Amino acid sequence: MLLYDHKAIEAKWQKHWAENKTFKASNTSDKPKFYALDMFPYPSGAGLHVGHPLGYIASDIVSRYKRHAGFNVLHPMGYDSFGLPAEQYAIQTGQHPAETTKTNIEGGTDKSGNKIAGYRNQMDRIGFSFDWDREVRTSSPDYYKYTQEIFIMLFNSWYDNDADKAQPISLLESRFRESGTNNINAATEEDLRQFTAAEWNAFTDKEQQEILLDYRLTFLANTEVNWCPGLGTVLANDEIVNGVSERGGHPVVRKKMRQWMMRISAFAERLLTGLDGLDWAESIKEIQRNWIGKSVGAMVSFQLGEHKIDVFTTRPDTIYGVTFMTLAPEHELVDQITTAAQKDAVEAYKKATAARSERERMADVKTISGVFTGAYATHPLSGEQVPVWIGDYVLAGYGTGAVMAVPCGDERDYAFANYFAGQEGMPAIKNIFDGVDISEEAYGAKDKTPLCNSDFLNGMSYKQAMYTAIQKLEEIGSGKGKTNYRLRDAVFSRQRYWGEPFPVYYKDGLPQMIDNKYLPIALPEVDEYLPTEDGAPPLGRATTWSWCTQENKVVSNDDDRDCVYPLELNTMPGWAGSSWYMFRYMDATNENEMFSKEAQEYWNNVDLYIGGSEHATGHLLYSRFWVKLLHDLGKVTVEEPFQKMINQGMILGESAFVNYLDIGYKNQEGQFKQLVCQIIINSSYAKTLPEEGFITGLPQILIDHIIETTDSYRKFNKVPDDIILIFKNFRSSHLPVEYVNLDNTVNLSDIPVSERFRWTQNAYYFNDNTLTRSDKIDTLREVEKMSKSKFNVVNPDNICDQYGADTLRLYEMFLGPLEQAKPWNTAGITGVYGFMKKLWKLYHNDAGFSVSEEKASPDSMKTLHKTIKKVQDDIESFSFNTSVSSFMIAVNELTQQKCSSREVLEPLAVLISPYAPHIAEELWSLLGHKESISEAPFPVFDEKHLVESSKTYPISFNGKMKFTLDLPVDVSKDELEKMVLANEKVQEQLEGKQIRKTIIVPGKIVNFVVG
RNA sequence: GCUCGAGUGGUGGAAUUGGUAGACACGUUGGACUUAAAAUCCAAUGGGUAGUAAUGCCCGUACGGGUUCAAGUCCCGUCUCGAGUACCA
Repeated sequence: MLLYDHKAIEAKWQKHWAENKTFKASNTSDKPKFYALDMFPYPSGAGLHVGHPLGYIASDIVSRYKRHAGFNVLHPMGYDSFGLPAEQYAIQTGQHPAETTKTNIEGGTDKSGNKIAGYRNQMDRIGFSFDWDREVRTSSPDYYKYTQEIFIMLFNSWYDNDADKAQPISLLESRFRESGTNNINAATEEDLRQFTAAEWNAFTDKEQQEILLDYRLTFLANTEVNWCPGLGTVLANDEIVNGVSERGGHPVVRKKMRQWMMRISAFAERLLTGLDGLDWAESIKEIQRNWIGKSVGAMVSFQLGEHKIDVFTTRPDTIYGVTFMTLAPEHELVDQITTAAQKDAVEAYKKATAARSERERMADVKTISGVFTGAYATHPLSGEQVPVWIGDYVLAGYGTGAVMAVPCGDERDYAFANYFAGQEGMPAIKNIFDGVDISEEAYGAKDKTPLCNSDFLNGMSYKQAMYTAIQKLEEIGSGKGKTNYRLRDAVFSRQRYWGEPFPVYYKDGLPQMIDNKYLPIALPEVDEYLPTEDGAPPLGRATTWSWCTQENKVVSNDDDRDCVYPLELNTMPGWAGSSWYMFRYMDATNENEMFSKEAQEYWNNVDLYIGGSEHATGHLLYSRFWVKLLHDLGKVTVEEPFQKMINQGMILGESAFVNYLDIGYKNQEGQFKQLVCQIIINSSYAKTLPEEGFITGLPQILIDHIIETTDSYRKFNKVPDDIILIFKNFRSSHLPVEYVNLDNTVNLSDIPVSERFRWTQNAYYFNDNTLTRSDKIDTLREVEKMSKSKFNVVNPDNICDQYGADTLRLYEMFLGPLEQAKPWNTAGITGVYGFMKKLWKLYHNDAGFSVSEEKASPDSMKTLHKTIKKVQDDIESFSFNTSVSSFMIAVNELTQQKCSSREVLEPLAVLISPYAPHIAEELWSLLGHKESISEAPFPVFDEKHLVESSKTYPISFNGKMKFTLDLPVDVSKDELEKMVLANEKVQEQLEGKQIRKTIIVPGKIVNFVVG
């Protein structure tokens, strides 16, 4: 093979690797282990684009490098295959999500006849060294069986704050039997019922179960959700606009629903401190820290008649500055404390607040609103009467939903006090900061200002006062030190079909776990993937969805035996399966348990995790939570799943926006018949147009107005009925970039007819004959996230066809630093392809493969060894982009040196093998090796080849480099100085000037300070 | 608003602890080969300026200051962009 034939080489070695299971990892080895993991993908029908493999290529380079370096490497891949898109597709087409998921992974044809390449096929073409024998799919019953098992483990655990770990619920039961709630310090809601051992033992079984439910790490709770009766489902906050559903405009109500919850809050402190030991980007750690939101302060009780209002404050030292109190409008005491005189005002305010969604309330931060309840609480220390207000700046969901307002120390309290100044129930602001004029400096960092007007706290500093105030409050039983976390317990129920079913049935309304040995509880068949008419989740449609406790299997709902109970209708959320998959890979085919103890102890945890930073508060937090649970229960030996993590940046696509289109149609013969309208797609461009448009008399339609349906389009009524256009959104107008010229125009004649209207994929047009009259379309270019809906994706398959996988791999790395977002520009790929050809040529002469057995020149050895050093350092610091540069430099230099020596070319093949494995394997085999290159030892760097007798010194004057001089390395500083001063050029520069100082840094620089 | 990150040629980006700014590519220009194109190879390429030229000088890492013999790199201030977060008491 004379010329570099990437297609033949890559096909050959991909086949070889698959047939020989070259990358199969063993769970026993004398070698040290290395576990490199990628965040597994959701297999969408759109397939991979060039942005997806970026992280996989990086982890593959590290994996292959580690194999060369003598490690036993685990590098697995799988699919996070439960999820919404498959379900929505199922709702539209009736096709089972399991089928579409399988097609999306393995390839095939979808229901509309589109060819799906399949994630697996696409990945195989890039030459990853995955051990496919360990593949996992979260939607496979063999896998979710164990996700269900972990759910049961959570149900059967409680959090013991004293031991600071999760414990079996049986331990709690025995402690209840022995001493009731005495000495139980569990992570639960506040103010749970207390009881003695005698009382516990007298409770009925049902009562005991209900109590235990409050302690379990997964529990049922009534939480407020956004319920949309029109759609029969719960909506997330971002699916609601102006109080109605985004889709369809149905009203949304806030409703309390019984949902499964995860007590992640119990692990808040460990999730926070655990971050310190992780080798993650500081920004991700910071996001998690903010999310967990630890604040240290105190709980303080204010007495109000027979009621008690608890508040959380981070500044108990400012307690004498309390001027009023504010409760969230939803606070449970509001109705009970409001005076008759204020009742109407309070009711009206509550109503007004309830009508606003959480989102609106958050968006509207500036408007101050609130109402006085008429009630006064008693200050626990001063005994003064403190007016109680309600206001929506206080959130029901944080702390206790009530605050003690200290206007002189808090911006919001100050604004509130100022706004209602002079009204009934709003006294003058109390100032407790010595020497601070409230009217001039309302709030700010007063940590260091000594306190005044504060009784026993007077004169004290911040820290001292904090401590003293808490002590005093504890003494009189009106408060205690308390740490609060922003981290909320996670809702774990989804009213969806395509997710893990819960291994739960209900007996007398109480949840019962199904024994592990009967798992998996497989997803039932349903006639439609929609909620039922009465609002139950899709599983409510299943007719065989009851549990028989005698046969221990799922039976028909018609079975009316006493031993048959209804099964849970919700499914688990997307993050369930991804929270523990890293352990399943260790022992992926184990049919008896989720993974063996030996496998986990061997692989421990992930040494290198690569994925996007968008999972900072989701997946990465939840999986840390589950791993801590598994650790507490003795299931795994580690506390953290991912020791080191690198977040790859997004690859951005270049979109071309069309400014306008002339729409007409053709007759049967395909000839242009009539121009019917002009669609202005770019609204800012539209502004530059003359009012009458390009062609007088033609209707113009701004595409910004065309949304969703034909009907709404027709309302614009400027298009004849036989042309139907549906533009889902603005993005539909994007042109494929490769057809757009640099001058931002598209020459329609350049585009093959079949491709010509690819960019109107969401537009359906009459008789297949929508056309543009213009020969050129004006376009605008922008760089943005690569996505199918934006029509700016670049498919890696096409790159592999044209340039090969090795070129794709190198080019993706060459684009820039891994962690940085960068635009994809296909133009630059020719440089890397050219390099591949040069590399190939280095091992060939005109006759074919040619490598000499002669010794290499010192220059070539120097080139080789500086490359070894550079590549090794780069891989270890994840600077893959500069490695590619150094390969280019090496090949350029070796070509120049006409090096054909095996002594250099053999190690060079190994060096490049992690990056471009196919060509490396081919060269390796041409070099006469029978074994795969994958475990060939990495070349050892030897300094001696780099040692030189002279160094080119930059000679500078007053810090400015003027010229360079070659000077010997092994001479003293003084000698060096003499040699430099003896030089003519130096003397020339120094003429008429005086040397004030000479700086010589051996090996670096010579600098003269002259004047 | 707060937190974090980033601003370097026409473009993507190099510059390990302060020590020759612009490596390596893309693009552009000129040239060789060719009937021509593609491919390949060679040369030039931060801006300005003087000179026929060799060569020289000046300015240059968002902006304004500072530390230093020496600053893309360190410090202070400003601006712009990006990400996260948002009444968290």
